Amino acid sequence: MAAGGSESPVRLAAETWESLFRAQVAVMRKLQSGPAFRKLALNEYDVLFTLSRCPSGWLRLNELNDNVLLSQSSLSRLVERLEKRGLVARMTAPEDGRGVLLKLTDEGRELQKEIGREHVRDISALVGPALTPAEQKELMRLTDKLRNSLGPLPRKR
Amino acid sequence: MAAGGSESPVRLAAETWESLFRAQVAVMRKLQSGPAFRKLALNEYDVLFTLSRCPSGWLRLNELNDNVLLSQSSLSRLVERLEKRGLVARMTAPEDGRGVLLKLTDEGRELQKEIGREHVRDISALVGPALTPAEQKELMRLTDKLRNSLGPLPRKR
DNA sequence: CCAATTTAGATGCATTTGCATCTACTGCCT
DNA sequence: AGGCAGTAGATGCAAATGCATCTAAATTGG
Repeated sequence: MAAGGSESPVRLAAETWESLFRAQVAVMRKLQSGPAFRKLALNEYDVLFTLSRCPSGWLRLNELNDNVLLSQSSLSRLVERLEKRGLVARMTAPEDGRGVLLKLTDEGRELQKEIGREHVRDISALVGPALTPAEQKELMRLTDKLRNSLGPLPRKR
Repeated sequence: MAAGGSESPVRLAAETWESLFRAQVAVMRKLQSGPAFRKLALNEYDVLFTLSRCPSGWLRLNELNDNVLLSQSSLSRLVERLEKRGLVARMTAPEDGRGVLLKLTDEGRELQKEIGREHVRDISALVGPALTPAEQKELMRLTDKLRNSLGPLPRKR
């Protein structure tokens, strides 16, 4: 993604991002080759996962969009598909007639848990042998810090 | 992508991956909102970038596919588009009649450099303020280590 | 040396994605 | 209240993607 040496701050940042990005691609490649992605694409699972983590159970389409690397329209249609498959339910937001609230159906929650278990297994089989627990904690700390420093995400138009 | 606590090795790995993945999504979101992606999509730029880094200048389609999160057929068509736009040139591999070798055209190299400069600026503006140089180096070390520990990538069918 | 298997890429076709636009609702400002 | 700008999602349509399959070239085994 960036350039070649390793001296200036600009270069360092670019190489850091490049490395992060490539690692993400490599891990994702491995994950996608497993059977867990047979039933649900990444983004679809990601929506179920995010909903499963939501305390109130209901989440605005809007906020969902912040988590996912998808345009607003694509997310709209993705959710439409999930609804058609009976995995999520929707409801117009009570305080805002424009908004849509989503939650998992029982079936959706079940599927999320099932796939989630597979993913956790796969991930741990990939990351576990690669980095010590201390290294994993440090990596998590750094990526959390990076994400938190970015501030609010730009809404995709 | 994973679960919630923070004790078992399996959980730690899952949470680490989740954090890495979310950071990647967040940074990518920011990058994509910039003007640099107006001319070329991520995967398209990535191909030009990878070619620009290739010592011999020529690269097998095959090997390109390892770098990119795309199916073989999608990459095939992506390259076709790049060729049509005059950004890359192709040639049948001299030692293997099935293979295809690619290289940047002058125009392709020019465009890669131009977009590359923008990206490096954008990235440095995002990552630079978020992490100290030492943290960036450590992050790079960890993501490199992770990627190198994964072994050869599974070919996408 | 030839048939059978494997590998690299290309292609048909259905699905997914994104951009631009449209509609409906909110909130503000006078 | 009434109009006006801004926001949340939906939709038409073209482009990109993935899966299955196909072709051609290389490799293997007899």
